[in-house]
Amino acid sequence: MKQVVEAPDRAASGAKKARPRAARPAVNHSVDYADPGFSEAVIRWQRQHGRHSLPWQNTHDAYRIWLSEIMLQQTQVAAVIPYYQRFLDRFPNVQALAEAPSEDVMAHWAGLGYYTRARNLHRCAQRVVAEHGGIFPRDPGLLAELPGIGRSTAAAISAFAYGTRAAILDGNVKRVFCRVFGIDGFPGAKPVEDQLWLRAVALLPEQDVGAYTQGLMDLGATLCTRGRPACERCPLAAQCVARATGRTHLLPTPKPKKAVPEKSTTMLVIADRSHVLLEQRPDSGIWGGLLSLPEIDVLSPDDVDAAGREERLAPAVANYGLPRSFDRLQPFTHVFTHYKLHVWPYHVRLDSRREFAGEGNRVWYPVARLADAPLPAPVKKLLLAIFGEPDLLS
DNA sequence: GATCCGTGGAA
DNA sequence: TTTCCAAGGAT
Repeated sequence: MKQVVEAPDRAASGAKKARPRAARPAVNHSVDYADPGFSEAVIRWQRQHGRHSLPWQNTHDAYRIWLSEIMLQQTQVAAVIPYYQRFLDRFPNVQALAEAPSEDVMAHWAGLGYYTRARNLHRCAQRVVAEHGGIFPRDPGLLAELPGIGRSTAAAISAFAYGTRAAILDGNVKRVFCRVFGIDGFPGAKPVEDQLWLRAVALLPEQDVGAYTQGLMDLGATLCTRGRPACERCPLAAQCVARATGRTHLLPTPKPKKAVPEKSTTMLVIADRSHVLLEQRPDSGIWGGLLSLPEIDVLSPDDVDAAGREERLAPAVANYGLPRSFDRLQPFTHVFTHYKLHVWPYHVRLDSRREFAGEGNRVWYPVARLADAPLPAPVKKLLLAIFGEPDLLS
């Protein structure tokens, strides 16, 4: 790929003396992504090996192309085909669709999902009839003003129906570009997507935009797939950065996982010198069936700071019929696969044990046997830190 | 910019 | 079984 490096002379006028050009580090102020070899390879491959018999191909009817593009948004080809056929049978042109009752439109969409697409489809048909004389505009900018048509869909309609030189950027294209050009970062992220759009525009061929656009989609759908890409058959393999660097399976960068939810709980270490009060946990749920420390509350960690926590703790401790004094132990965080648990342990020291009536799931457990007790790892660690080390007992 | 929208197939 | 994501767009 050709990269044209532009190095505008930004020598400061006045105070700063410009260093010689050759001595200045090279900085890319702009990059030209254009590469005729790329589009040629895609077009040639599409003509030989691409898809040519999909129901919405082999036509320049903008209505049919538009309908297919809307149905194909976030929806796989195989799922669309039967819907597309039935829809066309019932609504053969944009006028028929515009005049149809919305319940009828919705009924023919039912099962395809993303139902605002269907409502926008109907509204769009009515606007095309009312504002464009029943003819879909050629200009992608005008198309994109219609409901349900964004930048990529507008380009696809315009390219397929009218041969307009406009760039698409759908999931297929993102995947192909990220691999061929070795682009890191989640392609849905703004900076990455901006770069991808720049490339998409720069790589457009002068001619045969329809075949080129279809070729990109076909490459992504049939060769450059998410799972096992068929690089041996790919016309871009020779120039593919991901392939050359062995990163095909790592690109495109997956969507970052959303932050794991966080919870917090207050645990009570109620003990005398030889025993600690433990509770049997329910069989289901976290730490099911294990012994653990009694817990006061499970909250969002943002709900309370230490002071607020202790305000709620005091009456709870009194509820146990215990002295209202307690010591804050070192809080810690335990990480599960699906959430983080912030644990706030408090130590309630008793001179002597007392009974808790009617609570069969509670037990006074000998601290000497804690090492072998069926306790969650972080709880066992906490208790051993307290009772296993004389210093902490004081 | 993050979220939501739906269903089906693949890993 | 769960997770991811597929010809995106609207809010």
